[in-house]
Amino acid sequence: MGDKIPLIVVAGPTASGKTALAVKLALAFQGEVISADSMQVYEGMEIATAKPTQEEMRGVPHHLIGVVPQGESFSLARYTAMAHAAAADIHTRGRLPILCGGTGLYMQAVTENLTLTQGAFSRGAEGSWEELHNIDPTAALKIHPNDTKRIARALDLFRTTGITLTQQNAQSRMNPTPYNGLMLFLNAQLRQNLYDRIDRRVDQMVSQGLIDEAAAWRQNKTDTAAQTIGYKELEPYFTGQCSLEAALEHLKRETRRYAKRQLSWFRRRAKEWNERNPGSCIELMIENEYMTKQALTAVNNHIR
RNA sequence: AGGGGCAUAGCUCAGUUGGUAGAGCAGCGGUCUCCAAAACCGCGUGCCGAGGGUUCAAGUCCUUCUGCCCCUG
Repeated sequence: MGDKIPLIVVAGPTASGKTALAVKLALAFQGEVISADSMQVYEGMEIATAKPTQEEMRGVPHHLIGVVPQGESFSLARYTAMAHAAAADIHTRGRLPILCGGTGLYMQAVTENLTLTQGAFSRGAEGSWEELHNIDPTAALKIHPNDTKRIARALDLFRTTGITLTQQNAQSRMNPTPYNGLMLFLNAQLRQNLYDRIDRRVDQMVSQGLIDEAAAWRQNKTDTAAQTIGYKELEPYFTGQCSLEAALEHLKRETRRYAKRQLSWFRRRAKEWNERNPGSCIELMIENEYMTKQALTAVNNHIR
């Protein structure tokens, strides 16, 4: 595949076993893991974000975990810059970069090499759908009038840089991807099997000290951690509005819903990858006992 | 044991003077180009506890049964 950098992408919903698989692949092919997780990039929140432990990493170098102080403004642009740098570095040292995570947007921006407009943008932007429709009708028609977050972002982009979202999106695809990617999509044959894993994972987090971690966070709240699944769900428990059991049930439910959204994203990406380049995405079922073997074979064929 | 009440979606409940049911939550599907573990969109999934009766027509009225709940003993 020419001079492109081989890149293994391990994608899947929470609790699907991405971390373990990525480590096995790294050990087998002398790889290093680049985390593609919007919450693990931050410092702290070890238990809630299920950051891999030293033991789980088994000596495999992991990049982009805990590298940004909470409270510091982060962005997709910053993430992709760091990820590209990490991948290039790993490749230069003769090792195999493995992009592993659950944040679909981050993974897509990296693998498709989206070029994002640099520069600061205000966070508290506001504006109406009509206003956006006036300056960028194409973008407006693709954004639901209720989606205030995206409307504000599009307007802010125009106000601060003078270019519309539509122009920005077109420009973002100017540079072809430097990667020759193979995506391994972890999915479940039966949704319930994934949900069972999630339930177990949450219980495990609790025994690892999730409650204490959440309690500590309450002393020094950050916006970043406020949106992490794991802390906000325990708030009613801390304020005495519900039992711990009820709060944990809520936490499990929110985690399941999150996993569903992730699956929605990855299913679409998997389809796109295979339409563009047949065989570039392999769906692995977590129930399959030969899953790891399938992954090893696929990677071996890919980098050969 | 006697009196009263409630049984409708997975859960909590609505349902007008009788016209074969609807909300929230859950669930499912989807969108996604800069805090994304976020934000947003779409979909009702039902032998209305069981049987009998009245009626052109019963979730709605009558009756029996079953199961919960409350009151009095």
